Amino acid sequence: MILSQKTAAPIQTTQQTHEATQFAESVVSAKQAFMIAPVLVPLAVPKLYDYAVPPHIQLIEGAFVRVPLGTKKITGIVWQAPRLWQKGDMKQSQFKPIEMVHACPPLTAQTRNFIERMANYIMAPHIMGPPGSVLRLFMRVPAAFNPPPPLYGWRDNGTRPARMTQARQKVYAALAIASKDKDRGDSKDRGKSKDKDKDSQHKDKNQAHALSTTDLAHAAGVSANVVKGLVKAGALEKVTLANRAPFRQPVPKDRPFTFSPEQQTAAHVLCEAVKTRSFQPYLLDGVTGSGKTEVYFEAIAETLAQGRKALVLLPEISLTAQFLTRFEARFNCPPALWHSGLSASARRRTWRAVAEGQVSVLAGARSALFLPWGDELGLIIVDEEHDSSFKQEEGVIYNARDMAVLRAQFAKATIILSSATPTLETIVNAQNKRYQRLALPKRAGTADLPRIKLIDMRQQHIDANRWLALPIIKAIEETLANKTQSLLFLNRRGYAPLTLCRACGYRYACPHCDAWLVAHHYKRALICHHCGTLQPLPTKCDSCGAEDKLAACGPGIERITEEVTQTFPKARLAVLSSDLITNTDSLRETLAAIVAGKIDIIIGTQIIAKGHHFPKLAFVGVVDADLGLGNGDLRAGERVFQLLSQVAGRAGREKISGHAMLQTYMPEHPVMQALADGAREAFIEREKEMRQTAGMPPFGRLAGIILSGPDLPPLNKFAQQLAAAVPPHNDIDVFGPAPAPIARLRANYRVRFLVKGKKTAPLQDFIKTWLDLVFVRVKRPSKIRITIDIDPYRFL
DNA sequence: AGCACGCCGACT
DNA sequence: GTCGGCGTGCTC
Repeated sequence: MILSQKTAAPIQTTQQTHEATQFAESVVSAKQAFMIAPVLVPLAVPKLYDYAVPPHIQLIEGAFVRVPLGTKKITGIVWQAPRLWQKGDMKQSQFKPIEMVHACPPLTAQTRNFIERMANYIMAPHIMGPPGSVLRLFMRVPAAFNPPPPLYGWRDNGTRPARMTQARQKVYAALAIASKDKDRGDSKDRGKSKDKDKDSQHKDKNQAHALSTTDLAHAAGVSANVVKGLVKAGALEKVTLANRAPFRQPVPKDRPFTFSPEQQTAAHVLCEAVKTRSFQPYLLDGVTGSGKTEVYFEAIAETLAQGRKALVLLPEISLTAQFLTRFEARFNCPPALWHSGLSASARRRTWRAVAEGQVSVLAGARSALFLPWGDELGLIIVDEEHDSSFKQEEGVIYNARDMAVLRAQFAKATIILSSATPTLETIVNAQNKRYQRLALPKRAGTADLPRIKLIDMRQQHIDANRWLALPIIKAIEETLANKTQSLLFLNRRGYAPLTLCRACGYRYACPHCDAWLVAHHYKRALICHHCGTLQPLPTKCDSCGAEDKLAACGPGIERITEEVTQTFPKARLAVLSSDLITNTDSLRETLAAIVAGKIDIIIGTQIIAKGHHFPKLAFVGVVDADLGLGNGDLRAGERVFQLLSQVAGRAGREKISGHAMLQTYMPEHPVMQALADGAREAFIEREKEMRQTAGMPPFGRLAGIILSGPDLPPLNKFAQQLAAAVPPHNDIDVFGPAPAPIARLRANYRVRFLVKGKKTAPLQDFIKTWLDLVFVRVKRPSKIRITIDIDPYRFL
């Protein structure tokens, strides 16, 4: 809704300039109508704040405005239509004026509605108040409204540094090549593109070409420091470059291969859905290696043909070079990216480009959902839909997969949830026809799914401090003889999960959390995997002082590596664990070495489970398949099934047939049976029945109320007060208080309630009523925090 | 979320 | 006597 449409041109200075409209002295004369605008600031404040609208300024809803707040200035959003001041409002002098309107397209109604709905759903912040804390997710790029920083380049003006090195020579060589290319380019497409080389340094054809620090370092194959060193030595000339190149637009080209009939059908259905320009949810359910990615690329191509935008959400870890290569093979250039590793300037550029509608395809982690998309968002893909990293567990708690569905609803967009092991929620949604299911039951190409065999560890005799059973060792020997690869998977970082003193029984625990410290030999430290607390590896017991009595209990990935080195001294190993990977380059090199067959045995944690394609991998061994099954969590079985299916699915791509072995102490467990038999459907049906009987999600609803604070007695007291005030409800039960999954985390004790309701029960309203009731009578102790987790993912 | 205001302990 | 600890409450 646009305010005063007749009189005002909405402020949309997008392409124009970055000069914002300023209102230096914004005191409103008494004669003029006094307009006030409700503004939402991206903070967890309790309400909207009204600001005076300086005269002659027309604001439209959704505009980004700079406003004074307390002693600070902050950018917020005009959340409701500005209105005339009336009796009953605060005194006119109490309103602070809007300082300026940013030259940025406003947040569309669609996005604002999404923010409100999401805030209501997740009950942010905590219980009440406007959706400022959700808006904050959208405005995490503080520099977004600054003018783009000037881009400097360096050119060779003939001077040379006093000291010339090989690396420095490479820099000059790169500049020479760039200048030569440039000249050729200029003559070739002269007159073709007008906006291309407006910058002055290309006027003179013989002028040397300039490159930015990053580009130059990259072109020369040296580090940026070499370039900086030359600059410091005064041996390069500084020039201002024209604005950075705009985002490249993906253009579909011919698919380099043909689709299977199933792929063909799925792609066709998805493209037709995109054409409807309405909310269309799909489950793309295909086994590992079935070509799901290529199928949803077709939907992206159709979205582009429709002139709309596409967003691909991936678990951060899956945003690999392999994904980008495949994307480029289909669309000629990489998609825009959004992930935690982006530099501040890349973040700013991408945010602005999305806001201005210049990004047509973006791939990113869950936070990409909170980019300022306009109304052209036509397709959202949630790849690896089951992945737990879509669930944000801290701060503003939400499930990005569910919020993506919500957003697609507002955007009238097609949404594709893609997975080889979909969650039960999604499967049930497909069975209920809320989502349409598209199945890809076969692998693309010739490879079959790997056979999975269980190794009953109760029957195995393994030496103390050894963890690999004989069948796994045999299987590795075989792959070594066949010149194929093996992968050992253990989802546990470090050397050993527990260190204990054999003299006095002392166990090393985290001082801040309710957890053992994990021994890391590579980092030479005991580390808490929950809060990161780190202390040096002890040589004698901290409790009794005994020396040489400390025992490492249980295996971590480092310990398995040690065993493999001893067992297969000649094999070439690659160890992939998040704490051994220091930079993306070394990871890329390792992955390349694996693909090139320079590695015999891969040893890895969770990070190898997805996104990477190992064509020579023939065997997968899982060291501790039971890990995660013992804790009684609602979704434990489902999660273990998903993880191990993914891991086993790494084996036997392309021409090599693969097999996998799982070391387990409970081979009769339904999860293990389902994995061994490849009986996913039966397993799902069983899980479904159990959840249905228990009234658990997706057949019922859950919410967690977590209280946390530094001292236990006041926490318990407050929990009792909450418990006493639970209002009765026919369809809702409240359980607790009970210690939260990690009863002490980062020096805070945690207690939790579980709210369980029927599928149709109004959980949020109930919780609000309940907490309001409590706060009428007692004040919340200031040190105690209340967090509400709607649809909790893990708990016990 | 910041930030200022305000009320109790060890310092030049 | 003051500097500064962080508990409390407000931001149009």
